[in-house]
Amino acid sequence: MSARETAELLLQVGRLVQAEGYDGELSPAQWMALRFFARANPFSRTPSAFAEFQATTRGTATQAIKALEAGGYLVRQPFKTDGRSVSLRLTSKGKKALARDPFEVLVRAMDSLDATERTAMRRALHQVLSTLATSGAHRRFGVCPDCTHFGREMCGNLPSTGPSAAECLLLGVPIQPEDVGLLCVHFQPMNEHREDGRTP
Amino acid sequence: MSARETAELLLQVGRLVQAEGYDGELSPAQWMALRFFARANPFSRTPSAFAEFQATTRGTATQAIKALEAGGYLVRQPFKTDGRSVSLRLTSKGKKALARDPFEVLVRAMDSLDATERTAMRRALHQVLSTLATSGAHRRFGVCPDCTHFGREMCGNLPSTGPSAAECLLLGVPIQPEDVGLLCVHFQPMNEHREDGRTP
DNA sequence: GCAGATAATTTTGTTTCGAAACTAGTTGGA
DNA sequence: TCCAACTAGTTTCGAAACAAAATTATCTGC
Repeated sequence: MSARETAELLLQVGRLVQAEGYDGELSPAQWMALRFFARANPFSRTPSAFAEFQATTRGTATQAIKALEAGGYLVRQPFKTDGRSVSLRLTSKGKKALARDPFEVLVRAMDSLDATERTAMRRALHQVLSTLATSGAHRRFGVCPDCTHFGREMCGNLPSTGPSAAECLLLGVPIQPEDVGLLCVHFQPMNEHREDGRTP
Repeated sequence: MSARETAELLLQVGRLVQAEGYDGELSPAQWMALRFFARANPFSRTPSAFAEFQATTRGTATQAIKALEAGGYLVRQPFKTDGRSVSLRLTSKGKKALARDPFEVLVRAMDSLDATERTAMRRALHQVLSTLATSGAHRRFGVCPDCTHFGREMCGNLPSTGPSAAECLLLGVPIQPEDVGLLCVHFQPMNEHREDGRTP
């Protein structure tokens, strides 16, 4: 009984925030795209990754991106390693627009909670997201420190490397310090296993 | 910093649940309408109330309702007291459909939380909703026990009345026991005041 | 009775969406 | 090398959702 009530509240908050998104210069879907490309790491700044994050189709994702590009909020850059992929990046106009994100009202509302409530909520939401992701065959997005593939080599043997070098064990590439906290498509939560053998 | 992260998780859950709504017999907006009319009290089963709940326009609300009526999920009944208003009610087909609500995955996900986490989350969501409602000029929906206008007369003087009779002090009408836990448009949270003089 | 407010609907044009078809680049065998 | 299967991204299409404005019917206060 309490579960249903809580779930309804959650849905209600989501709906309210989406309605806020209609004010202003961008549409709700476009705001989501702008937020995503601001928060995604270099591997993940692609239309496909955004489509998965958004739980929508690639076609729909392309349209939101096209609109943002036309408005000068995003610029595209082809990948060197794969001619099919493109990387989207926020322009300075895109970054400035984020400051006017209607979603900020939700951030402020979160700020009105005290710290213990907020962390309790964050942990609970994490678990809910995990449950939803497994039941709905969605991919979770997360950051390096929570990821199985994250390798941190302490105090490299060579003096030329810094005090600690981050690396993605899945892709075998180094990770820049500023990217460690960004969202990644290849995220694999620790202490959990995939049952469907989708591991690439 | 933690506030932004938590807010993003909240948004993500909302988006995921909305995407679930595309599977099945009804559209997301229609599911919302069906849920609302199942949970709203007799005063509040109107198109206008649903529009406010949904943070959308009355025109949009009418269209979702029209589709549900055409599908046999809802029936309309004009108010006796006001010829303009109509009351929507779920048919047995509508009630049966609710059991297949894709939103149930969220309820199950909530069930996976333990009781203390869930109540913490419910309280936090309540507060967030209040903050959002005041900042965005939206009306809050709530239930009688939390409402200023709720009057409960203990042990009525007349033996014909039950052990306790509920009443809405705003409208001056009695409230059936089964309606006390349903959502109401006229809800006014206790210990809070409206500053905008919108009290009717 | 009349002016103004309110409940609901209709209409119009825009945006969003999923689905499916399509292009182009990549990968892995034979 | 060649070709089939696959993948990233795009385009197109029709359906739905949406806001905004116009419309109708009803109610309320004066």
